[in-house]
Amino acid sequence: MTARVLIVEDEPAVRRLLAYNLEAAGFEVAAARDGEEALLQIEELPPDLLILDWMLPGLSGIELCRRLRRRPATAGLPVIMLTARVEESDRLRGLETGADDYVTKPFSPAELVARVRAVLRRARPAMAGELLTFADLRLDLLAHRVYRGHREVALSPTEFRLLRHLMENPHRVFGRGQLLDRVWGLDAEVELRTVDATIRRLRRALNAGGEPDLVRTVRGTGYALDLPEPEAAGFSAPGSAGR
Amino acid sequence: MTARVLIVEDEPAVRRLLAYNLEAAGFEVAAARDGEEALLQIEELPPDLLILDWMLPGLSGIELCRRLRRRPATAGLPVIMLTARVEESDRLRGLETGADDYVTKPFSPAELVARVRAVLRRARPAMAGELLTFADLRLDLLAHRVYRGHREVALSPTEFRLLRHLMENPHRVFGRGQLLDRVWGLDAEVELRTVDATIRRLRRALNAGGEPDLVRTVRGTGYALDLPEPEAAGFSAPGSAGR
DNA sequence: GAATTCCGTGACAGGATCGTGACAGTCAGC
DNA sequence: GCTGACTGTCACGATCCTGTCACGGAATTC
Repeated sequence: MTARVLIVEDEPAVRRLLAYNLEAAGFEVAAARDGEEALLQIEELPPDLLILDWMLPGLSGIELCRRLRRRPATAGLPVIMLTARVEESDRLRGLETGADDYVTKPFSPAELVARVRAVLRRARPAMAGELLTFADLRLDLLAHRVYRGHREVALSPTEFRLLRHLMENPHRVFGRGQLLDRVWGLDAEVELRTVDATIRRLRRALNAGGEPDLVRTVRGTGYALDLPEPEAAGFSAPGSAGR
Repeated sequence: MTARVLIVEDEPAVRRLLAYNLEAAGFEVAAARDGEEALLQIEELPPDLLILDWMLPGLSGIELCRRLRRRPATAGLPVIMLTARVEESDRLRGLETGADDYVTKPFSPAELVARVRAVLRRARPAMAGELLTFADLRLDLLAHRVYRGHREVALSPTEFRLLRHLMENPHRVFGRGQLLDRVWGLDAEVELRTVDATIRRLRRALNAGGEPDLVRTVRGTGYALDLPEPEAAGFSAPGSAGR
């Protein structure tokens, strides 16, 4: 289960930036333009975390936060405040109103995501779950779920362990024997080519939507999780191009 | 397996703050006041991660980072930069010099610890990354990839093993028999001239972009990986002739 | 300069390797 | 006990790899 983040921000540019980065990090994102809209969305489907702009038209961020804290249903909802100033006085006031953390604009996407994770980990340990990512692949260890882009991918236990191992060591090539040891276990008595079959099933599941294949076959050696080569034609000398 | 973190920071207050939080998070912490002291400590007992202040008396943080990157022993050492400014230009310059991440003061302890964990997790597998280089050739053993300059070169298994052997012993000439033993294996029953064919295929793949040939043929003896002789010298260059 | 040895080049056929689909045994849940 | 999912194995075919050969040019020796 991925965590739902609700962004409350009136500037479209900032809203898109936030949404883009949070989605890339594996969160489910919703957005609202002002406090009123936010309240409606929270009532309908409460998010797991709120990112709240300090200055909002109508109901201000700080006021919205205070209201949420008063209602039992939303009192525990984690809130990250977003402000343009670095002034310490604001910082303190923000934390007093019950924000869990504070990000100042301009912010780096990485920092923001790190803070979101940190806050979620504190508030909902189960939700922040260790998240492995590679390209548009996301693997949530705690929730035991895998996503390719926005599509959830259903994997069998063996496929899941195999993908997990590959995602924990991206780019690295593993021989069939190594994979048997590490994914199947040292005492597994299985044919080497069983790995091929499982790789195939994993590929089929991951690429079911027509996405590019992220599993690279290294002939004579093994498999690796890797970015596919962009098919470029016509530049280098022909003849060696194939392969 | 506790990771060792070396803090390089001249302000005692910040140093203590960092040390306190990292120790609380379970890391082994050492500290240095300036670049010189840091270099000494790194030489004595290399840490697993470096937290580096941007501004330092004497050797600046950015300069220290650059120096570390140049030495093979410390080239893979993860570095987190610490700066007072949020300016994007600094940020980019920091990442360009080879910092793995970037934290701006003032920072939250939780964020810092989260970043340290993240960088360590990312860097661990890469630290073992065996990388052979010769001239503009790079061979990544773990990823099982070969690059000539920026172009990736696709090699068959035998070509790959042959190139690997030559890159592990550059400048050295191997006879066909030696190569058969070491690349094909002691029990290979193959014609000597098979080596020629594979050398040829290797050359074609490596020079497909029109680059100079790095495989030197020593008539009557064998092959070696070597820099090509600069063309057209009036006198005979004696040095490399013998051997 | 001629004979000889050595190496580069292209082609080719057999073989190794991998993808693919199918199948049966096992196990858990109903 | 039945059903369905999961998994290990196998056979087949396509592709890629690789060892070998013949030829000709280049270097070396006499």
